[in-house]
Amino acid sequence: MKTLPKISESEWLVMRILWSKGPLTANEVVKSLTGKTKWKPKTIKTLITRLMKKGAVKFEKEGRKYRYYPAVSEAECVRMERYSFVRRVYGGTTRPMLAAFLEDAKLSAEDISELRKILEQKEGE
Amino acid sequence: MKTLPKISESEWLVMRILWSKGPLTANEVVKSLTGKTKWKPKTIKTLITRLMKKGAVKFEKEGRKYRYYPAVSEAECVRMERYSFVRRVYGGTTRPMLAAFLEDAKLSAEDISELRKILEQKEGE
DNA sequence: TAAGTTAGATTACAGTTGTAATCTTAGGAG
DNA sequence: CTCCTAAGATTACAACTGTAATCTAACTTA
Repeated sequence: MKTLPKISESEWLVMRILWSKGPLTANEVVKSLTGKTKWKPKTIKTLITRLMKKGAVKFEKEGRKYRYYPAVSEAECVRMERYSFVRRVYGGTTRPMLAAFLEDAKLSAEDISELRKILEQKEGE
Repeated sequence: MKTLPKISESEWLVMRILWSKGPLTANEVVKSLTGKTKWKPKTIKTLITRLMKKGAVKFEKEGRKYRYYPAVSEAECVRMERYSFVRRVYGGTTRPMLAAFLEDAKLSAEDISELRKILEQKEGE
């Protein structure tokens, strides 16, 4: 398992687009982000370039343009980010963190029963 | 409610010390961090200084040295960090995040029943 | 009182990030 | 074939970060 690159706040937005919509040209990424950010197209190109340098995205050529796609797994990146978040804020102790999250979250009845199911399942282990 | 300063990864360590142990001199902070990090004392002083400039800590004079203490609430900072984490990684949708957290976490039976209690309580609202 | 220690103040310096603009060159429009 | 456009490459530049070292002035100690 290779080491995951560190993805910055802004870069996360780009990665999420690429994870969800597969290989895209730079312009398609720009289009996907329209409305969600006020970034200039150039800014987005820069972010893509940086992600490539970090090894977080790869590309395949299509004519003279590239189609970019993620080179790292979303699940892994998310896991790492969660881990680093818990360590930073709670010093690694998970339970108080979860408790705070749950208390603070706006959850629908459905959400709640979903989460309870997960807990019950874990309890059975 | 004032705007919270942005606290960096390293600075979080210092803040957590100050939140938990109240006003401390720089040296006491250094001592508290011994073993937890490999930072030189100077590094820790720098972090404290930066936190002061950001308005995250204040100090009271004691002779010619200062005793530093947090100027922002831990709960608020944690909440903000949680919020920004969820937004960055999950685009703001809380449930999948919580589900992932719960599934991934190593939880004791006690943890689980604690968390279930919270959920039940929320369900009743 | 002179010298050493030490606390805070100032300075250092490279890497990352946010946020783009300019340069270069390959393809498409005429 | 020439000129314009637009894609990627290169460059910009300040703020923030990680990680300290040096400077300065106030106590402490001999």
